[in-house]
Formats: sequence, C-alpha cells, structure tokens
Amino acid sequence: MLIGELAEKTNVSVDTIRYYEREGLINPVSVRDSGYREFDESSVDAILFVVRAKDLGFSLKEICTLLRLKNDPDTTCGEVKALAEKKITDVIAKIKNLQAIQIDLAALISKCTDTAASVDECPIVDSLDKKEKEI
Amino acid sequence: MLIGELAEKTNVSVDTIRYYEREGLINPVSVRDSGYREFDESSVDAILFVVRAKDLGFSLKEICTLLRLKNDPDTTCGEVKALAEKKITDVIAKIKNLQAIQIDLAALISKCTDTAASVDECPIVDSLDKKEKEI
DNA sequence: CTGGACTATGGACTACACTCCGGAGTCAAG
DNA sequence: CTTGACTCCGGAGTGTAGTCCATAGTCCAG
Repeated sequence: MLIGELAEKTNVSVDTIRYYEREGLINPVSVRDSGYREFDESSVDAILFVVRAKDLGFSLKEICTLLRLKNDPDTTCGEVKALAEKKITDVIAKIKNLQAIQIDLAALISKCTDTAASVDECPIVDSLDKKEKEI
Repeated sequence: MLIGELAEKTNVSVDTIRYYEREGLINPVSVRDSGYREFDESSVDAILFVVRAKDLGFSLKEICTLLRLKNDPDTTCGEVKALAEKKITDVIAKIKNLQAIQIDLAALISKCTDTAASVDECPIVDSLDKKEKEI
C-alpha cells in the first residue's frame, strides 16, 4: 500500500508518517524508482507500536531506543523493563508535582470568598504578591 | 539597581528577565539614556510574582492575563478566581491522564517476571506490538 | 493521452520558554 | 584614561512533535 492508505489505516497523517521515517522510527518495506514508498500490514503494526508507546508517555527518542532493543536479539527483557520502570518513575514524579500544584491552587481558590470584591483585596493575587518564602 | 543585581536577587537570569520584559510581564522602573534598565524592590516582587505563578502551572501568557487583571481597577476577584479554577481543572485532567499511564505501565511491568528472557518473549514489547484495540 | 488524485522533497513555521552569541556601548575604580 | 566588568540589542539556536507549503513528479481511469 502507499503512504496515504497507511495513514488512513493508522489514523496518523501522511506528514507524520514521513516525519517518523526521518526520525528512524519506521521504514517503508520498499521504495519505487519514483520515490513512492510502499508499505504492508507490518507497517501498520509498526506505526501502532509507536502510537501506543507514545500513549504510555514515551518520547519519540525513547521509542527509538525501545525499537533498537526490540530488534536486537541480544536484548533481554530486563532492559525493556528498566526503561518502563524509569518511565513510571518519571510519571509518578510528574503526578506528585501536579498534585502539589493542585493543593496550592485549591488553597488559593478557597480563600477567595467574595468574588465581587476588587482585585486589590483578592486573596489569590495577594498570595502571589506576598507569599513568604518557604524554607 | 541594574539588571544583574535583579537577576541575582531573584535567581532569574539576566536573559530571562529581558525575555520577560519583551513578553510584557515586567517593566524597568526607568531607563537611562544609555539604555541601561533600572529596577527597584518592586521589580524584585514583580519577578517573584511571575515565578510563583509559573510554579502554580500558569503559562507566561496566562500570567500576562493575570497581570492585566491585577492592574485593572475594574477587575473583580471573581475573574481571578475563574482563572485559577480553569487552571486547577487543567491540572486535574493532567493528573488523571498521567495516572492512567501509570496504571498501564505498572501492568506491563508486573507482567515481566523473567528479566533474563529474550526480548522476543518480553511481555512489555509484546503488549505494545499486539495490544487489542480498546473500544 | 489527459485530468485529477496522489506522492516526493526540502524547507519554513508553530508553540513554549528560554539560552546563547557577537559586536558595540557604558560605567566606575584605580 | 584605561581596564575590566557590566549592559545593550538583535538575532539565532534549543528541544519536542509535528504541520504546512510550493513545486515537481507519478499513477491510473476513462
């Protein structure tokens, strides 16, 4: 199949597929003399691999590494697991950060009881202005 | 004080301060004929306002809005609160997303029991390869 | 053999928040 | 009055993940 059909089957745009190819994430099965790329069902799987890994929070660079491991017969499952573990650590850290932000925002919001008040007396602005430095 | 001193006091680089000025987030108190910007303690507070808002997850653009509200006498506290509420909604959505990712990653990781196994039998790679599409 | 749909390429552009650079001008101390 | 630290400006570069474009070539049905 040509790139347009692959794009349709995977729900990934033609431009993005070409971008993934440039980044070394996928390869056409063959290329005609005209330059037209040809793909098959394995290409669909390859694209979906990338999409799923992306959904799990892996960057394209990390997916590259994942693919290199996947295609190297000497790779052990442990190496892949290590990547997944590193990623989950990152994810947990991000969640923690966001939760701290959530708590701070909630505290600010709850302080604001009189929404009609002038901004001069707004406890939210006030907090951003004068918040004592934490240790 | 000059920009270098302000940078030191706020722990924000000279380049970043100039960038914030270009973006309309802060303004020097005055500018000499030579072009040298002059700042005072209020500038320190202004920078710290930006830094704190950033820490709460606001983008520079949003901080711009926040500052416009802050400086407009007609602004009510409710308008500021609305921004904070929108932001906390965003934050909660991000947390939810990341938590879903965390769960998926944890499931994959727990499936991998034999770290010495070849990547061909790696349940993690396997899942990325063949995961049936969810509805 | 022609028209319309598709594809190729290279490069520019987006958003975000900086960061770095070169060349020139300024300032204050010694 | 020189030296060294500081500052100015404009512009380019960084990383991420694409997206869009013009121009040119290709493919196939009618």
